Amino acid sequence: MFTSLDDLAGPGPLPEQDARTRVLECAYRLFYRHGLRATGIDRIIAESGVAKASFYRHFPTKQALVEAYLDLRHARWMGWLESRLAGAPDAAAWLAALPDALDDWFRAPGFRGCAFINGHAEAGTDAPPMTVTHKRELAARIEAACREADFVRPDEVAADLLLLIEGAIVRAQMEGADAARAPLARVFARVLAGAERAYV
Amino acid sequence: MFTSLDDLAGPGPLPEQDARTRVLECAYRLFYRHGLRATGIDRIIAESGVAKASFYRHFPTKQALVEAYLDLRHARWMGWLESRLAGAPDAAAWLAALPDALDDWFRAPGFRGCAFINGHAEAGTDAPPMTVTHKRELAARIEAACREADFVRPDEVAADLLLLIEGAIVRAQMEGADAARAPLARVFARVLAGAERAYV
DNA sequence: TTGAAAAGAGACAGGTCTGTCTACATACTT
DNA sequence: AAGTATGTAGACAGACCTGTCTCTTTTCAA
Repeated sequence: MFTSLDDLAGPGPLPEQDARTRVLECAYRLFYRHGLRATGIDRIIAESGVAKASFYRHFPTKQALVEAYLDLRHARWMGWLESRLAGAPDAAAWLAALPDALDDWFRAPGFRGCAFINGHAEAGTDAPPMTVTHKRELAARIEAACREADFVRPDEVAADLLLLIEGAIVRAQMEGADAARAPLARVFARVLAGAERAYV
Repeated sequence: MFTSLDDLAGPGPLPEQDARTRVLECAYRLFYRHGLRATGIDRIIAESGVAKASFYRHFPTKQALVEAYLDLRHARWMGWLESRLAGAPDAAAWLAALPDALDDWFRAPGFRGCAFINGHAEAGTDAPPMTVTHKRELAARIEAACREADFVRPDEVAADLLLLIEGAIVRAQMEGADAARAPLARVFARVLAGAERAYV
């Protein structure tokens, strides 16, 4: 599955894979690194070593490729998060380990923020729905952990934590991982400590 | 000065002003609404009713116009913040009023996130320095308030609050003002309440 | 072995992008 | 009155953009 930060960055030299995979992996790398608009179809075709007709056979429009990229990114990112936190003994530990996991991500080579925040910022109201869906699924995952940890108001705690995560991503993107680490850890711990738990 | 959210949105129908002003106001509106790359020079020229030669007389490149736009946005945004919070009796009240002020901004018509976050997300490493500078000046302003409020570690509190603000902006941009309001208010208050104060 | 699907190579169209250029009009200043 | 600033109007270049098309080759399964 998609478990390492290398997977998040995508494969390096592409072996002999079918045209669709090569295009998608190339788009995955270029879209994240340079942005959606800044990355032209011609460049993806050139760097993936695929014929133009082959490209348009698999992706009828650039928009379709962008959506496939976001879908893949979502699957890999959520997969990475789950595997990164798989060692947590319970939901409370899972939540408490989130800041360190995010810090790993922020320090990964090529980190350039959240693909969904960036995509939404770039495309605005025309942004693909996945930009929002990704955040909702992350919120749902965190809320499930909060519920499992017997928080009285898991939705509120999850909303608070998601706000912290978004802020940390932006801070890390603009000022580096060091600028995000300590504030995220401090406030995250404070929110978790202040969350009421039902001792059933 | 630039004190209202209308100023943040820019003027409406442009009166008889010089070409440079018309271009800059038009770019201000289009760059924020549609993004930097999505807004072409030709469109700015057409909508500002200016000759192409006049445009290039005042702004030698598009990059120069982008930088002028970010400078203006920075001045207006900081001006709006100061005037919005001018009624606060002291630094502690100034800080406590921040979430409500931001909520006003999130609910303003045409709100589409932070121009500097969006610009940085779009341009990446080639982003104009002002995208980062704006955040540093905001952090410095908040830190000054924290110091004036006699917080023991004003830099840490300011970093925590800035992270919350960034997160709230992103949440409001992607899910609307309602998604950001309660979490921002809750965690903001918690951070302020937990900040040690030196009672000198 | 034959036929279909997939892939490669690349020309082409029509549009948009930034930026330059010419030609002319207006206004202000010295 | 002459010269300089600024303005309008619009053609033009050269690059890049998405997407279509034709023709050939490879692959693979019935």
